[in-house]
Amino acid sequence: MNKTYLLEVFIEHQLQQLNRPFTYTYQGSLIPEKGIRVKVPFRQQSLIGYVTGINVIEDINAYQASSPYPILNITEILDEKPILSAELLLLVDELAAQQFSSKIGLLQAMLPPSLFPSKQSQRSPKVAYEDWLIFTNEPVIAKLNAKQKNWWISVKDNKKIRTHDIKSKAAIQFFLDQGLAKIEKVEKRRFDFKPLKVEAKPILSMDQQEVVNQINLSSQKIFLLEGVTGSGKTEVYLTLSEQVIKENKTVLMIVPEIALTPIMMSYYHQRFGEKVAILHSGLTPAEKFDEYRRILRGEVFVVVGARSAIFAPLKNLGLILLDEEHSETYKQDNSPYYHAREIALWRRQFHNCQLVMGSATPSLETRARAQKGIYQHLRLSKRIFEQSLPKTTIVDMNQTQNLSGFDSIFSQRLLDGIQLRLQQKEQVILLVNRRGYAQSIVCRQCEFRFTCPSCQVSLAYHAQINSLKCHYCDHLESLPHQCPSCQGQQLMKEGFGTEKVVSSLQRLYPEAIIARLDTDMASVRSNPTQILKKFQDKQIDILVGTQMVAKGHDFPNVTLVGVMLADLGLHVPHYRATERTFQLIAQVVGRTGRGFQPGEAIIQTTMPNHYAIQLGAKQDYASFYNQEMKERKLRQYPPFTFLARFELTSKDQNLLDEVALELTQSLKNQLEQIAEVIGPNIPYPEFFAGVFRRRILLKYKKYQLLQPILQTIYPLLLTKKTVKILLNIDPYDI
DNA sequence: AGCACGCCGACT
DNA sequence: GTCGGCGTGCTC
Repeated sequence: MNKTYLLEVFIEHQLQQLNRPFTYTYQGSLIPEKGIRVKVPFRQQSLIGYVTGINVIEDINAYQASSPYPILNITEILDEKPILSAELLLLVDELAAQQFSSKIGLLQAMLPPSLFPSKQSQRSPKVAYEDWLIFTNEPVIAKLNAKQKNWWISVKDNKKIRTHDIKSKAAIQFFLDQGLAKIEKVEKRRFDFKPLKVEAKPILSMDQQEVVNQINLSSQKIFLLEGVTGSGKTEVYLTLSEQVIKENKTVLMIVPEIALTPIMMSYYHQRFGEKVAILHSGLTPAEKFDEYRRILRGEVFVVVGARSAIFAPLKNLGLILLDEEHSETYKQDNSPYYHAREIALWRRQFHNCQLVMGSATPSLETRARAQKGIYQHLRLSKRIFEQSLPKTTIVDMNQTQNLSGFDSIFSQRLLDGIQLRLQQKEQVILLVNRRGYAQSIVCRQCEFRFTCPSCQVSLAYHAQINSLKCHYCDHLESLPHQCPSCQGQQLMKEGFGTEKVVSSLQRLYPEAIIARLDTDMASVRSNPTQILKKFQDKQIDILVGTQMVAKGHDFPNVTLVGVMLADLGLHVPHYRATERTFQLIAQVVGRTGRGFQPGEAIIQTTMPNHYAIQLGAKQDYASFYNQEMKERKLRQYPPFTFLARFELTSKDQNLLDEVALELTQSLKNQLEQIAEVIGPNIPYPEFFAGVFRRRILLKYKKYQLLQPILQTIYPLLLTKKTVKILLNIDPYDI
C-alpha cells in the first residue's frame, strides 16, 4: 500500500488573508517533493497550489478524526521535479517574512507565467520541438557521389544540424537510408535573437585593467564601480564575466530596463555565443518559457535581463553585475515589493560570489556604504578615449533677454546650438521630461481647468490624438471646442511637453528629421528599438524625448544635448527630488561628446543656482554627494534612516480617515522608541483608480527592532475588510 | 478572489 | 407563492 503524505500547500490566491498553507493529503505512487506544483480542490474550485512542506503519516483515519476540518486529497501532481531550487525557495520564505508579502505573489514575480502556480498556466506555452539530424557513423567517402561528398565536407564538423537549416532534403534522406544518421526531436528555442552591431574593445585600457586587477586581488566581494559616463564599464563587466565562466561558474547581468537588454545581450552574445540567455518581462510567454528552461537545464552561463531576471535560476553563481545601480526601475513598486539590489545582495551572500554595482551617479545609499568600507569603492575617472567631458552652459529662463524671438520655450543659445549641429551633420538630443503637447488647458474667459474625473489633477493635452490625458491614471477624453462651463471659445494651452517641442522645431527647421521618444511612442513594442536604431544610423537629426533618451545609449555622433525644464523634478515635495534631478541631468549630459568631436550641453532652467542643476551639468558627483548627504543628515532621511510606508485605500473616505488615524495612533504608541511615525499623509493624487488613499510613513534605524512589532500588528490589519492596507519597506515614493 | 449561504423586492 | 438582488463569510 502507498504511504499517505500530508502536504502543506500555498494556493494561488494572492490575497493576504489566504497567505498561509492549507493541508491536503496525497496517496499516490509518486514521491512528492517541496517545491512542486499540485492541483487541489479549494472551496468548490480547482486551483493550482505550491507545496512548501511534507509529512508522512501512519493512520489517515485517526488524523482525520483529530482534525477540526476535513482534509481533502489533492487532485494531481503537476511537477515531478521541483521548479524552484532550494536557494530560491529559501529566498521566498525570507522575503515573505521580511516584507510581509504573499508567498504566492513572490512566486509569481520570480517564475515565468507558464510555470507559476495559477490556473492560467494550464493553457500556457508547451515545449516546442524541432528535428535535428544527428550523425551516428562516418560515411565511406569513396561511396559518395560528388554532390553528396561536397555536402558531407560542408557539414562534417557538426555532430548535429537542425533539419530546418539543411537545404538538401535528398542528402538527409540518403544519410538516413544508409544508417549514417538519425533524426531526433530536440526542444526548440523560440526567442530569435538578432544581435546588434557592437564594437567590443578586447584590450582594456590601463584604467579598466587596474579596476579588474583590484577586483581580482581584493578580499572583499562587493564592489561599487563608479565610472563617469563613457568610461567603459561594459568592457570591465565582460572581462570579469569571462574570468568567471572560465572557472565554470555562471554570471547574472542585470540592466535597468528592457530597452537596454538588446545592446548588452549583443556584447555577451559576441563573446559567449549560445551560452547566453535573455530574461525580461517583454518576452512573449513562449519565449520566456524556453529561456527559463534553458537556464534550468544548465545550458547557459550568462543571463542578461532586467529587474525580474535577478531571480534567474542559475546554479553555481560566480558573479552578479548590476548596471546603473542607482536606477529607480530596480524597485518593484507594486506588490510584491522588492528591490533588485537587495535580492542581488542576498543571492551574492548565498553563493558567496562577487557583486559589482556600476554607476556614474551611484545612489547615496550605496555610495555611503562604499565610504564606510562595506563595499569596495572602485573608480573609472576618465572617458575611454580620454575625451573631455562636455562643455556645459546653464541658461536662466527667467531672464527674457535669453529667450529666442521665435518661441519662449527655447533660448537663443539652444537654437544657435541646434542650427550649428544641423549644418555640421551632427546629432542633437533634447531632454524634455514631460509628455504631450501642453501641461493643461484653461478657459481664457472663466478660468475653467480641465481635470481628471477620477484623480482631480490637471489633464495634459496630447495633440497627436487631439485628446486630454491623465498622466496618473488611464483616463482619456477628447478636447471639446468650447469651455464646458461658460461655452467660451478660447481654450489656452499652458506649459509644454515633448510634442510641442517637436512641432515647434519642425516649423523652425523644416528640413531636419526630428523624432520623439517617450512612453506614448513606446506603446508599440518595437518602436523604441526602431527609433534608437534609426538615430544610431544617423537617419534622425534631432531626438526629443523624456528620460528614455538619457539612459545608457552610446551615440558617437551626438555633439549637443539640450535639457528643457531641467528643474521640473525639483518642484515635487520628495526627499529624493534633488537626487533624481541631479542623476537625470548628469546622465543625459553624458550622452554627448562620446565620439571624436567634443560635446556640448545646454541646460534651460528657471532655477539656475540650484546645486542639483549646477553639479549635474558638470557631472560633479563627488560635490553633489557631499552636499546632498548634509541635507539628508539634517532632515534625517536615508541613508541616515530607513523608511517604510503603509498605504491605505478605500472607497469610503470617512471610514478611511478613521482607520488611518487609528492605525497612526496605535503605531505611535507601539513604536515609541523604535520609529518615528509620520501621518496620516494624503498622497497626490488623493483619489486614484476609484479609491481614496492615505499613507503613513515610518522612519527607523534598525529593522531588526521594527520587524517583530510589525509582525504582531500586520495580521490584525488584514481583518478590516473595506480598507485595504499595504506595507512597502523602502518605498521609492513617500 | 470567488463561491455559497442568506434574507428582502417584483414577477409567472 | 418563487426567482434572484448582491451583503457577508469562509476556504484544508
